[in-house]
Formats: sequence, structure tokens, C-alpha cells
Amino acid sequence: MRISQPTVRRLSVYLRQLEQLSEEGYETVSSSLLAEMSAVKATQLRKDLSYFGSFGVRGIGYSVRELSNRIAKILGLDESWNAVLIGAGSLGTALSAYREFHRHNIRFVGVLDNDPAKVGKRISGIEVKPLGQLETIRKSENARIAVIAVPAAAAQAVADFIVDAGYRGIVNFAPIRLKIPEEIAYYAVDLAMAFESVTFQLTGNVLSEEG
Amino acid sequence: MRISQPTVRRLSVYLRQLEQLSEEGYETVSSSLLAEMSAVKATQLRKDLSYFGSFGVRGIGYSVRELSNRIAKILGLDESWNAVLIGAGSLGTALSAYREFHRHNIRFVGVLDNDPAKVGKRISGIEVKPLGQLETIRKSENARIAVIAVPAAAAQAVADFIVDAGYRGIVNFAPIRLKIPEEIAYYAVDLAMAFESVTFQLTGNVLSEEG
DNA sequence: TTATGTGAACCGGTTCACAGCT
DNA sequence: AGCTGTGAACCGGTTCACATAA
Repeated sequence: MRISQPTVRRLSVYLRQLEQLSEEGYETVSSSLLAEMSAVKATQLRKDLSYFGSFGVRGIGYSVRELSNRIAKILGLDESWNAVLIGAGSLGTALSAYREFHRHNIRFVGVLDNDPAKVGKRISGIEVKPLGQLETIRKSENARIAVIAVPAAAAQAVADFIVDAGYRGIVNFAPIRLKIPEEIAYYAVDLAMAFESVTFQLTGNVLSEEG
Repeated sequence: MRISQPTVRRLSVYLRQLEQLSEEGYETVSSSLLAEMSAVKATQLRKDLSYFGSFGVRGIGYSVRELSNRIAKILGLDESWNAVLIGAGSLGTALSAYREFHRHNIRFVGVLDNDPAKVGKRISGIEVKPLGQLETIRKSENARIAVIAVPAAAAQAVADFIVDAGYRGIVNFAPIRLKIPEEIAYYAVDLAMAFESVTFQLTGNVLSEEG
């Protein structure tokens, strides 16, 4: 099926809330409670889930554990994903140390950088290797995702190299639009955009919807 | 006027492309070229701009410099914004060192952390202070924005403290939904969500629109 | 009675078609 | 003629209303 980006983002949010409910000892949850925690309408939540099946019990609600597993599976988090990180600067270092990824079955199995001063050093326990190792590492470590954390000027060249090396997915943190082939799964995180949204609002403008 | 979140995000993208055009020596640009660079339709771009005025010349296009200035002003980037960073961990350190913010008139004037082991250290040239200094720094440095880069478990308490200290905008990097008063400008960056979008696509799903 | 699941109605953001300037 | 600016048409995502099941 053809799913919208907002729906996928909300699934991530639901999953996060379910994990919290689970920690707090909840065994079941209604669409209205989970929706409120996720800052969406209950019908929105039920519609989102309906694209993938029916996971609840009428009159009762959802099993926290089961729904959590189902959403994790929908997002592909039931299997583990090996990823490499390109760029051993401060952002790359931060990402490699970020615990949240590990919880979601995403593991960094390689860190690469073309700066000779960085090659050979260890970051979060992983030895930094030159960019030329991209394909070798993909094969030896079964890596499928590459994360771009290099300066904007280098990002497109790195992206092309990643695609040539046979990676299937790219997460880009460089503040630049990349040309990536259709068949590669792609997501861009623009950090400056986050600030610009806030300064925009603080300059007297009002956003429609979502606070 | 009431502007949609997608429009604001696109304005950020246009601005980034205009800066690139400017570096490459372009003096004017048509909506179709700028739109193509931004991966949107030309009519979308013109409609986005039309919410704020008419900045082009019919038959010619847009002055790169002028449009750049106008969008920067719309986003509030014509003035400078002082921000504090809460959380001196690896993510906080990376954010404080990120050059892109500085280019857009966003400056970190304080780094705070409640971990006694971190207080007193210097991060990107700024001395780490205890969280209790939030309001003092806001006043002395004229800071308006606070950036949350602490673990999820601590984020809501930090957010409440930020609001009490009189900050007007919050950018949140903790992977948790925060309850924030209506009147505070708010934007959340969810890093795990980026990966989940990619693993979702790699699990055989197709997103509608935008590659 | 309570809460899910879903076709239908609705709405707002996107795209179209063309009027308006240069 | 060329390209912008914009009301109108369109479309897809959200919300509603209610059938369905426990």
C-alpha cells in the first residue's frame, strides 16, 4: 500500500508512547488515550492503524505489548539494521553515541571519514576508516543504511559514492538537497530548519495546526 | 496570516538554494529553476511566496539577493537570536559546534547542565553552568530560545523550567512528546524517526510523494 | 455500553489555468 | 513573448458518523 509521510511519522510517535505506557505497567490502552498522548485525534490514530490491519478489540482497546510489536514490525524494527556513518566530526560523534538508535535495532557498524587526521581514531568504540572502505564494510558487516554527517559541500559526492557502493537507504544530516535515485530510501534531517521554524513563529507568525 | 508548517519548511529550503545560487554568482532566478533545485513545483513556490507579498518581476524572475533577504526576513533571520543549550552531552556538544546555525544569525550564549561533572567545563568556548542559571542567563544575554538536548526522562522537567524562566521558543531533540504552553514557539526534532522512515521504506512500503 | 474499524464528507494544501505586468 | 501572481479546481489526508463487535 501507499502510505503518507505524516502517517509514518505518527507511527513512530505511537510506538514511543506505547513504550512509555509499557514501562508504566499498562497492559491495554484505548485509542483515545494513546491519541491524546501522541497529540492527535483518536480517529486519526485508528485510521492510521487501519491501513495495516485491525489490532484492537472492540469495547476494550489495544494490548500495549501487541500493538507495540505490530507497529515495530510495520516500521521494520523487528529485524536489526546495520548502518555506517560518514563524517567523524562532532555531529557524527554525537550520532554514533546516541542510545535511542540502539533501542530500535539500529546499529552503527562502521564510521568513515576522508580526513587523514581522523582515520584510525576510535569513535564510540568503532575505528574510523577511509571512505574507500564503504563497499567492503557494507559486504562484511551486512550494512544497508548510510548516514551522511559531512559538511554540505561534500555531501553530494558522498551520497553518489554511497549509492555506488550498494547501500539501500540514506539518512542525510547535511543542510543541502541531495539528488538520490528513486529506488534508494531517503530521509533528510535539517537542523537549521528547526530553528527557522521557531524564529518564524517568534516573528509574529502563526502556524496552522500542531503547536 | 496563518501559514502551514510545510510552507515554512519550504521557505527554509528556498533560502538554502538561494544562498547557493548567490555563491555561484547568479543575480536573478526564475521560479521554475529555484523550484527545481528545491524539488517542488514552480506554482508551489510562487504560491508560498504569495502569502507574504510579490517579490518578483514578471517576464524576468527574482533577484537572488533580494528574494534571499525577503525570505530571511520572513523567517525572522534578519535579526539575531540568542539561544541557550540544555544538555552538555555528545548531542549538545555537536549542536553547539554546528556552524550552520551561526550563518543564520542563531548564536549559543549559554550551555547548561545539571551534572556536576560537566559544570565548569568549556564547550565550544562556552562555560557550562548549572540549570539554575537559566533565567539569569536569559536576562543577561537576552536569550529567547532554549534547546533541549537532554535524555528523554529529564526533558519534561527541563521544559517546564525553561518556560518558567521566561523563554519564548523551544527546540527539542529529546525523543519524547512534551507538554508546552500554546504561546511558546515549539519545534521537535526526532532523530530516531528519521531512521524509522528509512527502515519503513526498506521493508517494502512506498511513501506517497517526495522521494 | 464501550470502543474499534471504516466508508463518506470535509477541508486545507497543491496544482491548474490564465490574468496581469514588463 | 516571457514569467509572475492568484482565484478556482482538484486531490489527498483528516474528521465525521455510524456500523460492528465484545
